[in-house]
Amino acid sequence: MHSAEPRHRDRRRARHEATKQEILDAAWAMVRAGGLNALSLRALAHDLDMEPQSLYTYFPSKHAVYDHLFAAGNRELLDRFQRVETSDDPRHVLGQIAHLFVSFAADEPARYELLFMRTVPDFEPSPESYALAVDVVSQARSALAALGLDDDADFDMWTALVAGLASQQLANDPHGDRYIRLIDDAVTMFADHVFGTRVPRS
Amino acid sequence: MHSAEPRHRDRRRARHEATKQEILDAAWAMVRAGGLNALSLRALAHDLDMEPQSLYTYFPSKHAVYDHLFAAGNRELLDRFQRVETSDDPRHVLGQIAHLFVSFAADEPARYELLFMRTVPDFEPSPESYALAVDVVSQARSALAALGLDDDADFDMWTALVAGLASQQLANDPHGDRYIRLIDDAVTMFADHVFGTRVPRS
DNA sequence: GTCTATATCCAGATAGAC
DNA sequence: GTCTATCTGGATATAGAC
Repeated sequence: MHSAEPRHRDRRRARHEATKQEILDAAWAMVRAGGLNALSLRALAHDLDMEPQSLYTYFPSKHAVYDHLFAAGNRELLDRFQRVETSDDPRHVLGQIAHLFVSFAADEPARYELLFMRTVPDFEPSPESYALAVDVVSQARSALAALGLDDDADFDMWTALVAGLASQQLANDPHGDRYIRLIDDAVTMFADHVFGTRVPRS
Repeated sequence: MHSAEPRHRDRRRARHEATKQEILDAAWAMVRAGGLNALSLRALAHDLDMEPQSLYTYFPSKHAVYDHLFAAGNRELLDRFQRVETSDDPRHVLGQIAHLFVSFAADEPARYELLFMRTVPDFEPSPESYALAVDVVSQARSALAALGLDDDADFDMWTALVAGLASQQLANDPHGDRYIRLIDDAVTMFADHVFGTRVPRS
């Protein structure tokens, strides 16, 4: 497809993409350090030893930067989803999913905020990026369906439970594991509820 | 206590407090309309037909305004907590608490954001306001303890579940009741888990 | 592709006259 | 208690030289 292009074009393109990635890396570092709303093109340029205006060669707007972060976050999450091991024990699968999700949130709170809360004023993902977010939900939905949970209410309950653990972990114990430790118990609670009790407590 | 004060001082003080309240009302309206981070002193002054600088007669800083909103939100929540009816049925009490909490969130998302998420950069509540927030948690904790749930892990699981329903409601269906409808089922799930199953499903 | 220069607008906050 | 005037600094974005 690009074979007709002169070689120096390819090189320039590669350089362009490399710089773009450097900018995105610096952007991740910035939101990691100061929260999602701490992203500023001025500061970003300063970190990269360039003038703020030069960033516009790579991204047409600040929202475009957010959009790339949003897309990358969703791709990472999709990737982790595909590494879930299949198992005959539904509880084992649920446990993996919950762990993966809460870890994803705890690893990088800003990323979780970007993907699942609406905390950046006026930011709307582009259609392409949004499609990735839809994919994530589809993956989760079919993972539960594979366990026999194809009811919408069950799915919503599951996401609420897992999102609750994640958001409480971020809000109340960002550097600890207070809510992460509850995951297995939460899975038991949910599984008992939707599949029927196995081992009643007390 | 103030009986030695001249009457016009009282009147001036009352006028001062009234204006302060007008400012806070306008601030609520602003965050309600545009989100928590949409609060701006300039815009606030404009809405009240005054110059931005005049606001400093009433509040020493923007964070001080946030602090008053934070305190008022917690007072409102405490107030609702005290209206929970006692009952012999723990599930009934849990249901009331969950409803009250998720409704509190759904009624004014910005208020929920201010109280329970950390979305205003650099904002820390004052000690007096923070004490109110601590009161809220205490109230919730003792409400559960009164039902026999005095385990920290049970409390954390409960708050995660309720916070999850609230945050999903705000994020995915802000004007509907998709997650509010799950509350009773969530209470059943939780109660079955901590008290032992009553009526197993399937 | 990067720069200088600039446009435009916004923010929170302070000093001091009235 | 409210105003005018001002400070200081931030932001995103565009035009055009090199």
